[in-house]
Amino acid sequence: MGERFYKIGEVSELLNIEQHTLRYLENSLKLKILRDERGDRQYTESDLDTLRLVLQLKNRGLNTTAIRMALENSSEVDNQNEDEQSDKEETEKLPVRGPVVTIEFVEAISAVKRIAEQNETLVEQNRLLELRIRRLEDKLDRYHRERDQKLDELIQLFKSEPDARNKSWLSRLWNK
Amino acid sequence: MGERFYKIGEVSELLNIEQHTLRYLENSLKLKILRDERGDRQYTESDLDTLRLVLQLKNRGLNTTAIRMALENSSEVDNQNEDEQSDKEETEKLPVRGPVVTIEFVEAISAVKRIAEQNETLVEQNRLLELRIRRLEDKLDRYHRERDQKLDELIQLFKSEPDARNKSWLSRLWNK
DNA sequence: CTTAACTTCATAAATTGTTATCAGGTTAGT
DNA sequence: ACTAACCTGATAACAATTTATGAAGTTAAG
Repeated sequence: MGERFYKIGEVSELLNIEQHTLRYLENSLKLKILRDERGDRQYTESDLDTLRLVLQLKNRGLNTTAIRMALENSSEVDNQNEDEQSDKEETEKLPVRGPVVTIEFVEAISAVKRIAEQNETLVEQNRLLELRIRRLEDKLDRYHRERDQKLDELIQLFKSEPDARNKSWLSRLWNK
Repeated sequence: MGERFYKIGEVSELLNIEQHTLRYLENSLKLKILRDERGDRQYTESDLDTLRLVLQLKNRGLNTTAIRMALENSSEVDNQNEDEQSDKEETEKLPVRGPVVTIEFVEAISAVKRIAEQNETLVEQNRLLELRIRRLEDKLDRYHRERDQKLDELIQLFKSEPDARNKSWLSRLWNK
């Protein structure tokens, strides 16, 4: 309802993380943070929760890869448990341990689909390229023929001219 | 039944990992490897499988923390198939259930990823080829026009100015 | 027109993680 | 007694990840 958005500066203040770190996390964890029309990040409450979780996991020594896996597993739970941020320090409770592979799996499947599409495009593009090359070849041939023809013309013209002095340089012209 | 044990040297040979790396993995992944009365490590087949999986995951860029998490999900690989790993390659032994991380699975996924990368390369290469062809087309066009023009010029000159042609057109031809 | 608050991209610096070496020990088998 | 194969623990060397800084650009507000 009252969807409130936070700008990166605010988030940085609230959570005590540097802005560049927030951007880094966004990349490495592949979080998708909304943007406004100007391109500025808009963090939702949910994003804040996610970030808080991430920070905790980081403190426990998980790194991005691990955190990403953990996030995948806990995200679908979509905790209704509002801020139960009590002080109790659960020392050994990693959040949910589900099928880690699902991310990989899902990613793989969409990758396969993407590849299939790309491949179609590739085949088509290749066909077109092949065509253009063939045309180029033809064109080149034609040009050559035309040019030869013109040169012949020129030669004819020249031959009809008895003046022999020019022979030397002219022959040089079309010998190469 | 015939539980065979491998010593660290053998494992090192088999899997192509240095012994110190094996020990490192044991620590960082908190694997519990049996010991004999003397304290020497005794790797079981199952340990080998685990290690193979670990290696796969490592190759995919997961680090120990992440791998540890992944292992937790796949650890209860409760296959009661004690039978020998005979040579017969049963191709369609479908795992049937359970999101267990298998080596095959990981391999499949990384194959997909590899293909995806290759595909990207192909797309890029196509783009470059397209560019080169376009350049070639342009070049050919330009080249042809210029040459044609010169020849025409030459012919014209030859036809129209039989007297003055000696130097003027020639120099024009070469100097430009 | 300047400032504030963003953006990206690149790169430096600090921190962690991994692999490799070395030293010193134990045990079993020649 | 000597060697082979293992053990531990410390540390060096290198690789990867994470954090910090800087340059250059965009947009909105004063």
